[in-house]
Amino acid sequence: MPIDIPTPGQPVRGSSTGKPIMALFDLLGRSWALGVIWQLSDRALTFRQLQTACEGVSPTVLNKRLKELTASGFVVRNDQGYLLSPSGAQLLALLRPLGHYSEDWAETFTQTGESLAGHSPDAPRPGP
Amino acid sequence: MPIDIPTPGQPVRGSSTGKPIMALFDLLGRSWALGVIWQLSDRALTFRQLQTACEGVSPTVLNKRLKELTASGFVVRNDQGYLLSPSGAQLLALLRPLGHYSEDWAETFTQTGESLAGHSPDAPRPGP
DNA sequence: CAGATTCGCTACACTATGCGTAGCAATACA
DNA sequence: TGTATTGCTACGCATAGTGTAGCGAATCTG
Repeated sequence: MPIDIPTPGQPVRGSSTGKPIMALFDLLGRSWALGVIWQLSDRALTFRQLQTACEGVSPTVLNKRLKELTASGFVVRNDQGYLLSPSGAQLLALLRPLGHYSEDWAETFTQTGESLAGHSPDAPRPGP
Repeated sequence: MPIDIPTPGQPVRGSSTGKPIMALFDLLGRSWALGVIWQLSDRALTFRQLQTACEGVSPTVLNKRLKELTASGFVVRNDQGYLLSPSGAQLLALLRPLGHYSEDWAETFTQTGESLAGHSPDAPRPGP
């Protein structure tokens, strides 16, 4: 089974001609892809450390995402484990603002008292 | 069966306590979510127009994504069809830079003859 | 009014993707 | 030698996404 990795210029989800943005969205729009990049923001992590950092990710999927992300040039390996490549760090820089945005977004839920039944007490959201 | 929509403060993929950024990633990390937002960037689209714009999306999933995105406050409806809410437009503004980035990223594939996808066999492994 | 077209959306069977657990080979240290 | 940790695979099950067909409502057309 050849691994299916979204590649610009090749048919991807959202574009039969492989428009770069759609290839990127196809890649990032898979479970845990964004989370993995986020966790690698400031440090290298081993496979098991990543497993722990991404609560609940199965090793099967983690391995798949890591292969996709390395093949796409966002992630590399060294003796410390997995870490972002320069290109990956560049991508993360573009994703960073989403962190602040998400906190503003979250407030719209607490303000309107949206169904929050049975939520466990949580510290004020710490940045990654 | 209640639809499962990632909500800050509730357990989501990547955070049992529902950290906002993880809830957002859970939401955007589902197929077509990013693509739908992207397509609505500059105009309102009807359901069928969206179906056409997102080549190959099934109506089942499109409907699901639209429900999630409206419930999350990113998308609204008017007589013209679906369009981004102010909050959604704000989110899109943060995603826009990815468009340019993806173009640069795509060049790394054409430069290397599009065969970057085969990842190098082995890097030095992190010793336990 | 009858017919045709388009609309948003649902039903349903099939396939792909992800999950959870177990566990293996390799390395490191005792 | 034994124990522990590493990266990672196997496998069975559950969920998410695909593809096609088609419904009821609304809007044109004659």
